[in-house]
Amino acid sequence: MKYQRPKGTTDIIPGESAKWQYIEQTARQLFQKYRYNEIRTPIFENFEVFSRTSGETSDIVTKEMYDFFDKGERHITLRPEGTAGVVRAYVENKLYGPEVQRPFKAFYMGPMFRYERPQSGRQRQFHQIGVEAFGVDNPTLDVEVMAMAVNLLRQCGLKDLKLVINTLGDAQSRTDYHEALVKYLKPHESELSDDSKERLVKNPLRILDSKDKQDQAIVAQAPSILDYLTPEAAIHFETVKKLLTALQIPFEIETNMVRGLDYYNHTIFEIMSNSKAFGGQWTTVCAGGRYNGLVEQLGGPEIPGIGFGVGVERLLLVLEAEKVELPIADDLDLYIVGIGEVTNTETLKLVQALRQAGYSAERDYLGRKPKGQFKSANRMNAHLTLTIGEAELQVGEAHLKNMHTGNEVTVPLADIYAGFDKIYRNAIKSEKE
RNA sequence: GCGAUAGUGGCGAAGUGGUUAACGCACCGGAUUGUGGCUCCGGCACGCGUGGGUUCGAUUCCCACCUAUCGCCCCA
Repeated sequence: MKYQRPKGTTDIIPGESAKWQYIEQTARQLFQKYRYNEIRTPIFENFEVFSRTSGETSDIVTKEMYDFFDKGERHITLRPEGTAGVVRAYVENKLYGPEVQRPFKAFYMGPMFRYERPQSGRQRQFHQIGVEAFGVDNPTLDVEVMAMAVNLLRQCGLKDLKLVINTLGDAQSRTDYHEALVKYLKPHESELSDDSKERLVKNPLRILDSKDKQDQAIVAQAPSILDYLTPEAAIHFETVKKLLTALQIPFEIETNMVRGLDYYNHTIFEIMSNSKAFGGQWTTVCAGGRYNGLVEQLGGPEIPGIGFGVGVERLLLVLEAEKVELPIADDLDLYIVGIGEVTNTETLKLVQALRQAGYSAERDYLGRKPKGQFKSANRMNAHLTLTIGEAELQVGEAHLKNMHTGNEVTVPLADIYAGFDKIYRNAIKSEKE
C-alpha cells in the first residue's frame, strides 16, 4: 500500500459516518433542551494554552502533545482536550461580562489529538463531545451537568452505566491532602512500583489509581481526601450527593479517582461502562469535573467552571459491543429503471424531477440490464421502482412497482411530473393492506 | 516510550523454499432477447504490508521499517 493514513487515525467512511451523525444529532438535541449552545474554537492553539492549564508535568504536556513551530516561529499545539480552548475563548471574548447570562453554557464536538500508542478506543486523533458551564459555583450545577451527561449516554442507547464521583476539594484541601498523602507514602517508597516512585515526585495522587497490586495494597491504608476537605469543600460535596439522590441518579464514590489534568477541583466524575467492548472491565466513556480557577489561569477574572467530555470513539465501541441498533434510515424512496439507451434522457429528467419534489431517487448509470437495476434497487432498500422502456416512452407511461408487495401499476409520465405525492402515497399504501 | 502477537483478492480465510496461490462471502456476467431477494454455470490476486538480505529460486527463511491488535504508561 503506497499511502496509509497516519498512525492512530481513521477514516470515517459513509455508513460509519451515519452513526456519528446520529450521536451528534442526539447530543445537539439534548444540549438544546439544557440551553447549551455550540462553541467552535480552533483545533490548534498556542502551546501555552494547554501547558499552563494541564500542568507542566502532566503526561499530556510532557509526552502526548502534538506540537510544532509554524513558519512564524509560533509554538502551536493540536488541541489534546477541549476545555482549555473553550476557556481561552471565554476569556478572550469577554463572555464573563455583565451582559452575558450566568451560567454561560456551551458545548463543542470535534477532533482532539494526543501523541500516544493507539489501542482500541484510543487514537491519536479522536473525538469528543463536551460541555462547559461558567460563572456558577453552586453544586446544583455540578449535579445538573452530571445528569445531562448520564442522559446523553442513555439517549444514545447505553444501558449498563455507572456514575462514579469524587471530590478533589478546594486549593486548601488539596494542599493539605497532598501533604498528608506524601507523608504517608514516603516511608513506603521502596515498596512502591517503579512507576509510582516517580509519581511520588511528579503527582502523588496518581498513585491512588495505580494498577500495580503492591501499590494498591499500600494505597488501601492511605489517608482519604474526604478527611482533608475544608468545611466549604465538604459542604459542596455533601450537597452534590444529596441532590444526586434527590434526582434518583445512582452513583458511587471512588475516593481514589484522580485526574490527569491539574486544573480540576471539587467535584470530579466519570461515567463508566462495563461493556465487553473493553473486556468487561469498567471503562470511562465520559469524564468531567469542576475547574474553579482555570479561567483565572488563562487571564480571566475569578470565574468558576465545570464541564465534561465524552469520547465518541469509545461510545461507538460500546454501542457496537452492546449491539445497540441506532435508528439510522437509509431508505430510498424510488429507483428508476431505464431500459435501453433511448430512455436515458427521460430517466434523468425523472430522477431530477422527483428529487426536486422532495424524494430520494436513484437510477442506473452503467447501462445495466433491468435485472441488475432491480438488484441495485433492492439493495438500496428502494420502496418503489419506476420502470420505463422504449414502448413506455412512446406512449408516455411508466410502471410503478412497490418493492415490498410486488404490486405494479402503470402511471402516465405527465402525472408524475404534475405531482408525485398522491401517486407515491397510493403506491406505498398498498403495502399495508 | 516499553513489552507481546499479527499483516495473503473488496471482506473472511487456507497454503507451499521451485511450473497455473485453495475455499467461502461480496461483486460482475449468463441460464431468464425488459423486472429484485432462491438455484445453477462462468468471471474475478501478474501477487501474498514495504524495503533489503540469504538462495539457482521466496509469498514461504533472516533483518529493518510501516501498520494493526493487546498489555504497561496514560486516558476520552
